[in-house]
Amino acid sequence: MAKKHNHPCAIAATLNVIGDRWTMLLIREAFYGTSRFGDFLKNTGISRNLLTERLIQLIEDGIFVKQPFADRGTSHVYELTDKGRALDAVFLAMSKWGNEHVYGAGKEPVRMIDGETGLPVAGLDLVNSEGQPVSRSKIKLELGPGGDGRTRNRLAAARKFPFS
Amino acid sequence: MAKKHNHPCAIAATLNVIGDRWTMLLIREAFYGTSRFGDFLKNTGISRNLLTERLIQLIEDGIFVKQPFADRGTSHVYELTDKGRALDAVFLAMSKWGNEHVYGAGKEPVRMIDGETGLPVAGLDLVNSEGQPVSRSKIKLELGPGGDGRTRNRLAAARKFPFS
DNA sequence: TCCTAATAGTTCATTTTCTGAACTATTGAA
DNA sequence: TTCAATAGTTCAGAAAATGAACTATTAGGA
Repeated sequence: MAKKHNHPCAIAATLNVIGDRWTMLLIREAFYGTSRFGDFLKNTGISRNLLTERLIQLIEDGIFVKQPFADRGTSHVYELTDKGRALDAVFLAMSKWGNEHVYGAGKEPVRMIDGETGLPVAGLDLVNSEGQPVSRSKIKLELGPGGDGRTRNRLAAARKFPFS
Repeated sequence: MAKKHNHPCAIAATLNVIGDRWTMLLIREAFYGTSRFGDFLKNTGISRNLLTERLIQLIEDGIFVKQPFADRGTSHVYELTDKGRALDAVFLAMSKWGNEHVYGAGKEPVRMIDGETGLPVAGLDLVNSEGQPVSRSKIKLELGPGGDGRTRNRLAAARKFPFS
């Protein structure tokens, strides 16, 4: 991928891993069960050499592991690690936004259903460390232990309640 | 931005809006309260001409609106629309993942706090349309009204319970 | 009125990345 | 030992990003 961001910021850090046109599509495929080079190629439309490059990078980043697969020819499987599977929240948030704000209600190509009740998945809600619901408008951003002077200045300049 | 994806898929549709190295950084800035061209420039490191291009695209995509601002010189403010603010779930999911899986516990540059209780924001949980919690391992993906034959085939090939 | 500073762009040469196609390597099976 | 499948590599051309210099518009002050 391109040159990396170097901000003390979790968004920038995440973009350094998934912040290009293809990576979240590869992650989507992995969540759908795709594991073979040729299937990633066919199901996303990425070019071969870029797929090679991205898979190498994603293995280095700890998102995929590559394992031999006894089938025919030179086969391997690419599987998500725990770190990769932890991107499910990003996947779900993007799915929900795309369905609601690009396709719109009644035009979703794929719907997420609660298998337990058959009801649609409707919300992605925040909870605090004791499991209590958190209102988005009450979130505060605070300097963390890994922050530096730049971070402090950015937060000082930021609004107190940035979220809808 | 680059050529657009053309899959009947909410992830692909979302990537067509935010799927490059810079856009989520601009959204982050907007959530932090940044609204001026020069501040986006300074706080992200994007180049001037690319910022111009991206802002035009994001206005076209309905993420920002541009408004005149009486200050000094030729000033404007760029503000998030409701559609743009709805990206907060993507922002929060990426923040959480970056903090947990790139920086790691105890090294987060910025922490999200529940302003109500002072406790850290810990989870991003799914609820169904009746507000009941949904387990990720119970999510099913179903063909939606906007899906086509390709979508149906993809879902048929996909695992039944793709999420962690 | 003219000058200056601030802001927001535009232009363009260079560098980097992506695309698409052809080619190579490795293995399993017939 | 040949063939087909899979997974890669190579490379030329196209597209996009970078970085720096330049332009345009406006507000305020001399």
